[in-house]
Parts: sequence; C-alpha cells; structure tokens
Amino acid sequence: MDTPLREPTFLILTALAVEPMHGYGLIGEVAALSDNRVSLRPGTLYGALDRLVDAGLVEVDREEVVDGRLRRYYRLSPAGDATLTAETERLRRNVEAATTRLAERTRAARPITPRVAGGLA
Amino acid sequence: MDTPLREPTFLILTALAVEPMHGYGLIGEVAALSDNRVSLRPGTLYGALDRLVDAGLVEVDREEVVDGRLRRYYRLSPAGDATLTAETERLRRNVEAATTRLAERTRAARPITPRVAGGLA
DNA sequence: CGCTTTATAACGCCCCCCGATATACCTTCG
DNA sequence: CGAAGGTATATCGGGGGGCGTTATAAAGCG
Repeated sequence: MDTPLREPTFLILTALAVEPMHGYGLIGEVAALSDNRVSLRPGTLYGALDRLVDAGLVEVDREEVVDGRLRRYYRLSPAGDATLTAETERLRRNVEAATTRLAERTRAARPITPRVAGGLA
Repeated sequence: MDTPLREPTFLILTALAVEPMHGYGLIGEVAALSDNRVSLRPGTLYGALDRLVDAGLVEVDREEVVDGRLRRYYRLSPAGDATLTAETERLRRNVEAATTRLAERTRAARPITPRVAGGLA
C-alpha cells in the first residue's frame, strides 16, 4: 500500500478524518463528500477497509450493537492521518502542475508545422 | 478508461498539454513534473500511451528518425484536453475536501472516551 | 565493442467493481 | 397477535484493468 491511494480509499480516509464512523455510514459520507460522484458498494467499501486496517492506516475504534445489528466504528490511525496529509499534498502538487501547464498549452490540436524529417508514416 | 485517471496517466497528459513529445522523452518530463517522484519504466509508459491512443485522448503527432532511432511524437487530442481539465477539477475538489476535513479533524487517535450505549450522534 | 537511446512484448499483482448472501430488527397487514 | 417483507449492516467470491517489472530488439556513438 505504498502506491498512491485511489479515489475510493482517499475519500474513505478523508471521511474518517473528522470523527470515527461505522462502515455502512461511510457509504453516505463518501457520497456526500464527493457530491454524489462516488457511491461505494459494500464490496468496495469493506474490501478497502480491510486493506486499510492491514496497512495500519485505520483502526477499529469500537463496536456497538444497535437494534441487534453490529456497528463497527473505524478511526484514522496516526499513520493514516500522516498518509492522508501526504497524499493531499501530492495531489495538490499534481493539480498545480496540471493547472500551470494547461494555462501554457499550445492552442493547437492542428499538426505542428511539419518538420523536414518525417511526416506521418 | 472511464475510471478516474491514475497518477502516471494523469502526468503523461499533463506533460503533453504544452507541446507534443516523443515517448521516451516523456519519461524525463514526467519525472521533472513530479519532482522525481514518478519515474516511468518503458512498460508503464508505452502501455499507457497505447491505452490513451485507443481512448482517443492522445494522437500521434508525427514520427522522426534521429540517429537511426525512431521517435514517435504524441499530442493531446481535444478530448484529451477536456479529460485532463475535468480530471484536474475532480482532483481539486478532492484536495479541497480533504484539506477542510483535516483542519476539522479530531485531535485524537486515543480511543474516544467510552460511552455506554452509543453517545455520539 | 559495449553503452545509450528508443520502442516492443509478456507476465503477475493488486485494487476496485459488482453481485449474492447472512442476519436480526422493525413495520405492516391479515 | 402472528407472519411476511423491508431495512440496516457486514461478509464472500469472481473478474477486470492499469501499473510495475523485466527482457528483448535495433542502431549509432565513443
């Protein structure tokens, strides 16, 4: 898990930054966070949570039984907090780089003035 | 390829935003762009380029032969430009969301003071 | 002659996506 | 008042696609 986080994972950590949440509740929180762009399905969510716990970025906070259903609350570990901070910085740099270069972009999809050596094959 | 772009792909598009570049040259440009964090290997690079061409986000600009070696230059297509712009916006929103929530975070990795039957709302 | 530059090819991994399943309340309706 | 169905919550397994890696080819240059 030292690869850059993918969007679902990133949003899960982001959701957990404020306060511990239980799995199913994260589905709604991530949807809200992402303006309903990302709607996690159970398979995706719990798979990601398991990996995050294995990686030590997320810890089980507590378990409650509400109406006979188990609720397992997760919280960000210190490592998870550090990772989220670092990932946010990485993304911020990427956004900056892209923004800069988009501003400098050649206006053209037109082929550049043909150079001597080789036209297209 | 309608999944969110991953980092290598995103940086390749970013590199191409300013001017057409040939495959091998992109390795250095992406490294520079990312402050040497991302160093693409040929397999990753050309695989990504093939996918990008298939998806219509990148087009072959021209081919040159320099010192007997083929250089194939790629450029961003209009669709690629639009995709890169959209992806940059998506990332910007995610960065914003994470930044906001990191600022609001609970100071605690310590277990929350145990409540009897589910205090927090 | 070997190193550098450029492109190609094949293989495995891991995360994500989805669909199906289990369970125990709660609601609704006969 | 009892049975059927719905909802909230968690688990399991299968599959795909981008990425990483490593090996290979070919042609100049020092």
